[in-house]
Amino acid sequence: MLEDRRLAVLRAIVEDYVSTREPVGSRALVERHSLGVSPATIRNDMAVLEEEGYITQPHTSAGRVPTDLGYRAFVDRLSGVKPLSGAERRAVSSFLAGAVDLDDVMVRSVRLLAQITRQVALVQYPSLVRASIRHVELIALSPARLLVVLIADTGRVEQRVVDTPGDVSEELLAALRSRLMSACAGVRCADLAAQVQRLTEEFPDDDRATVAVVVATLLETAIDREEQRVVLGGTANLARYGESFSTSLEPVLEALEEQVVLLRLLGEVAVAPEVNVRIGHENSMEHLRSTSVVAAGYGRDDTVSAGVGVVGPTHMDYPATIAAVHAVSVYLGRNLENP
Amino acid sequence: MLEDRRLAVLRAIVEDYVSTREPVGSRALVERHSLGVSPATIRNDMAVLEEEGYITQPHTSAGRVPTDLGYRAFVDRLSGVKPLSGAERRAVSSFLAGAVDLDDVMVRSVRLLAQITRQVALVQYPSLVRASIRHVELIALSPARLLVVLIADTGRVEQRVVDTPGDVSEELLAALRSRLMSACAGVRCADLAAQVQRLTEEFPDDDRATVAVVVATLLETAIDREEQRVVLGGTANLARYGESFSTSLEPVLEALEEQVVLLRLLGEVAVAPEVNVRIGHENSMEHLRSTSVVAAGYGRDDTVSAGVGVVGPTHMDYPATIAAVHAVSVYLGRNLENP
DNA sequence: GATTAGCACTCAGCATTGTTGAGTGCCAAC
DNA sequence: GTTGGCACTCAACAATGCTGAGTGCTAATC
Repeated sequence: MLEDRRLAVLRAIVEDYVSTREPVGSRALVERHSLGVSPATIRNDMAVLEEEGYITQPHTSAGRVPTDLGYRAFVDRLSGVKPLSGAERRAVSSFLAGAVDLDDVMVRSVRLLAQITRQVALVQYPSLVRASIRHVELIALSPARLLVVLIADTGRVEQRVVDTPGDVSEELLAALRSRLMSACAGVRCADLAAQVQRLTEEFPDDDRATVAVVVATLLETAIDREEQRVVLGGTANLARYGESFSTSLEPVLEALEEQVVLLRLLGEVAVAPEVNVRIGHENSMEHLRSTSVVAAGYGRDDTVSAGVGVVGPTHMDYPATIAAVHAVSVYLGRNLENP
Repeated sequence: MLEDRRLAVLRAIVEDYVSTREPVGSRALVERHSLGVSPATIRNDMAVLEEEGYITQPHTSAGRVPTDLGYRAFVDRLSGVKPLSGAERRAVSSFLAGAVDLDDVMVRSVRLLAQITRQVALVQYPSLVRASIRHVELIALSPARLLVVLIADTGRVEQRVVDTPGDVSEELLAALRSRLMSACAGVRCADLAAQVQRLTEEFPDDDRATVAVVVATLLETAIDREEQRVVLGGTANLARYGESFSTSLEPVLEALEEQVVLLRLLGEVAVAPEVNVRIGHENSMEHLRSTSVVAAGYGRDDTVSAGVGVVGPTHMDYPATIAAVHAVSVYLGRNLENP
């Protein structure tokens, strides 16, 4: 019970600080929240909380500010979920109504998420690993050059040019095309290797080199490549919070510019369908140590084929952000089910 | 001659201000540049330059700062071209050595340009209008759903899903495919409409609706759509110059996030193969009134099929930036010639 | 007529100083 | 365990004065 009040105080501090961005003092606290005790009592609690590392004073005679640890406790044990507003719910439930293709879905999602959280949003293209192949096509660009097109049932289309060791005849092309189709259609990308590997042997010696190259390219395309993309939006929101990052926002912008970093980030944080939070120093990327990341995986059913999330200041409105990320990830997942 | 010196003074002011970003005074000017006259004389010249609107004082008793008009005069009449450094030249001449596809070329270009100018770089995907068609492919996704793939000789691949009014038989698909290929191969996208329009009539009545839809989609894909893309990079460089924008950088970031705005911007500034400069208020977009844009068109030979440029503070190093944009645009143009 | 030295003037920027008020920690009383 | 009271700290702000960079003007000089 005594413990309870102390946590209530922590919650109140986080909430006040997030909304005002000013260190919060004991008097202000009892005024804004009905805690039923005097400022002096609060001060005692604060002293303990500070001792335990949940809050800190920017300087003597200032109010308290939550530490990363404080936010962590808040997120884990203190915050409820803040339901989306009516307008937001409406926006979320209709944001992919008019989407014409996967690119469009990605762009719309990232905009929506950036808009409702007023932060930087990230959405990753769904991975092919868990997707199935809907179609494989070979197109002759020139006698010794083919375009391999792979269409997944997630709506993703991958293409890749391949130079063949020798010229490819019409017949070979047709044969290869039909064999590939029958071997691949409906197969999950992850299982592709097994299906396709021995295909080479079915062709006469002369053609094997060519077939091998094509198959190799196809596999390479189907396997997750580093080329997996992340779209981001709402960068302008960074400027609004600009000063509130302990460091300048240059390193943050830098990190956001690197696809590789973003992929790693989502790979670490968006591992499960549940929303996951990384606060400040908990982030492994040096440049994002002054930010928090709220992310979730999405995919059909309960699989995770990609991540979605937001990056913002540690003093963000976690309940609202978590709710928004959750909502968008759910809709993205559903979208994959009927592409 | 007297006029000459006044212009020399303007040039010196611009150069000093760009390198120091501090208002420059008469004494500093005679010290850093060998103008051969006394500060008092410079002051007289400055008074005239201010009268004419080329420079201004942030406050009484401060040095002078160039106005947008001053930069304009500098760019038009005073600056030579600053040749790239050895390292930069080497970087430019090899930046697309290992590029595997068009996406790769775009990303590499934008990074390179951002890196050598230390500013925000923009590169637009080459338009299809001036490109020729290398291949058209139709892929059946389901009985009444086709994927139309269009490959241009610029290396660009466009795809689009189309729902057909009725099921498409194997035969129809094959016929349509071969007709399309023979009608389109080698044709410029701009001339496509003429070539393809009457194709519908060559098919039996039953299939015409389907053919018409496919043809329409193909045309739509080939015609420049709003979907033309611009890639940008070096956003983090904005933070470095952050404070030097008269306004905050939030509106700038906002503008940069809008594909539509970027396309319009390049459409206005990158109209010719020559490098073109828009300084401060010369820009038509409200949000970019505090920035300068240096851009050029690129394309095979002397055509312009897309734009490339940088956005930065008005007090940028114009000669260097112009040289960089020029170099990159030339290489991008050459790249289109042998894709 | 253009250039220059000299001089009075202006004013941002900085340091100094004092004041205020928010907020704390501690202690004694409840 | 809670509370009122009190002394203490310190950022933030305002007022003040100083300095130096830089100007514009004028009268002398080339």
